[in-house]
Amino acid sequence: MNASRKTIERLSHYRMVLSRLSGQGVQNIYSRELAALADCTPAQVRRDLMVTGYEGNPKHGYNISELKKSLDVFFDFKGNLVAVIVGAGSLGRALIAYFMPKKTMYDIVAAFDSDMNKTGRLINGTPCFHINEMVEKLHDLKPDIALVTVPAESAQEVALKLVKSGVSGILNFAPVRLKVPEKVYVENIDVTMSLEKVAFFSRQYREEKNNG
Amino acid sequence: MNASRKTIERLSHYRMVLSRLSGQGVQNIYSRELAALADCTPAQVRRDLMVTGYEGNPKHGYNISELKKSLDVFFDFKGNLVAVIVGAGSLGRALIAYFMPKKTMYDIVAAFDSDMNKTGRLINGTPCFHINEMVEKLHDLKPDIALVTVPAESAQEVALKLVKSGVSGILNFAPVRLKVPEKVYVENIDVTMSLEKVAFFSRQYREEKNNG
DNA sequence: TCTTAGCTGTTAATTTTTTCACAGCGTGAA
DNA sequence: TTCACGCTGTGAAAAAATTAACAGCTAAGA
Ligand SMILES: NC(=O)c1ccc[n+]([C@@H]2O[C@H](COP(=O)([O-])OP(=O)(O)OC[C@H]3O[C@@H](n4cnc5c(N)ncnc54)[C@H](O)[C@@H]3O)[C@@H](O)[C@H]2O)c1
Ligand SMILES: NC(=O)c1ccc[n+]([C@@H]2O[C@H](COP(=O)([O-])OP(=O)(O)OC[C@H]3O[C@@H](n4cnc5c(N)ncnc54)[C@H](O)[C@@H]3O)[C@@H](O)[C@H]2O)c1
Repeated sequence: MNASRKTIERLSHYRMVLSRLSGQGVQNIYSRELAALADCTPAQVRRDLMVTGYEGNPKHGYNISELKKSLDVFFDFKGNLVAVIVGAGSLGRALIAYFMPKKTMYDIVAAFDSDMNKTGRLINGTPCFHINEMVEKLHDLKPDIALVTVPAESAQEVALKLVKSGVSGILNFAPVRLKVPEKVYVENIDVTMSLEKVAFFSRQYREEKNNG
Repeated sequence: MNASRKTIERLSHYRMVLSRLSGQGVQNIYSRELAALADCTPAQVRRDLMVTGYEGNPKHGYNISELKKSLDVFFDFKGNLVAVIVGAGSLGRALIAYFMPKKTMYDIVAAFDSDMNKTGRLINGTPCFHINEMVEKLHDLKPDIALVTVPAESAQEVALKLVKSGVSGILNFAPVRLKVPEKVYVENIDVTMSLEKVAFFSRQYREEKNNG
């Protein structure tokens, strides 16, 4: 199964789009329609969907609920996925709040922080423990993945502890690249970097427009 | 100037790494050291830096403060960049708080929301106005870029208003792909998508490890 | 001064990703 | 039944990104 990261990103987005359409009662969709919604090309949609094994119908395109089911299987979406979050600061709390009502997919079962004011209580319904208890708690919780929302200078040590406790996937919001053993997957979300990209390309576009 | 998106991402990250090192008193760095910190290859570092025009020294590598200065010029970093944010929910407020102290680069000068409880006051020191006032305010503020943190179903209409008011760069956190005219740059940060990617690849890694 | 080790800048090769292009199919109309 | 339309699935081509390779340089030491 050789699906590239880009393909996985798009498949995930197709799934979100399909959920939305499904809720609206739409039943079928053509690759070009899905491409328009996902901001890519029809060929790309068809090629991406190849890896899921689901095949559409030349007359009606893809059956939305079937395709969604097939994507669920592909993402091995059986109910929910156990996650924890480290760092209950402003971003951490926003994420807890965001994923809390979505009982369907991702369950953030615990938060960890080093600040005594944040620990020993519920944060948006999720229990927050002290970082020193983390190794022990993770032993019981056995989370699949962890979200890291601590300051940059603490992210590496936190990642190390997580990996030692058996976590094999990390979504890291701190603007550092974590050093982890092979076979641990780290995905970075670096807001400042993205902002800088917007600044750079929007300026370039503006200049192109002005100069011709 | 043909710098790809990937290159711009990495350059932005190099800049952050260099700032950190600079603060620690490090003066020079080799491509392989920078590569280790930025999690890429030495060849990639050298190639990326080509577009900035800055040249290193074969004996001492790159002078950190000179290189940083050169990256600042490349990103056209003169003081700061004017930004606004639409949607003062939990994510929006976290972002305002995050960028507020960083007076150096990005200035979020105003927030907009449709919820009367959030408007007409300061949020983390940033004035929050009602969405209906946005077009008028943007006329005065003339922001370069906008952050969009409204629910998915409102993001498209918000984007349209922003573009009409002259915004040419958008950092969008809502899980929809915005339809904007050519020459408006949109960058998406889709947390759910990233989480799904982590879930997928970490599982794949685990399985590879178990099966041999 | 000359030599040398080890770096950079850059071209060329390779790999990855995207796009093209079209055979083949299912459907509905004649 | 036969035909034609317009879609999908996919091999092949093209484009983009990464990696390798190495000439050339720089400073330190003999
Ligand atoms: N807030 C944002 O919008 C935003 C945006 C982009 C990036 N980030 C990044 O996300 C991370 C968190 O940002 P934030 O704004 O939430 O910061 P914050 O200071 O509000 O929260 C950080 C939290 O981590 C806790 N912490 C610190 N060291 C810890 C440790 N060793 N173990 C456990 N917990 C520890 C702190 O007690 C605090 O609660 C930072 O790396 C930041 O760069 C945040
Ligand atoms: N909170 C998170 O951690 C998180 C994570 C991933 C993605 N997101 C995305 O970010 C967006 C915001 O998330 P949130 O958790 O902050 O939601 P939220 O409900 O807390 O905040 C949304 C805010 O937007 C305002 N709003 C709604 N419609 C508006 C309109 N038409 N014009 C102006 N303001 C309007 C609301 O009043 C509210 O204050 C959503 O699209 C969400 O999917 C959030």
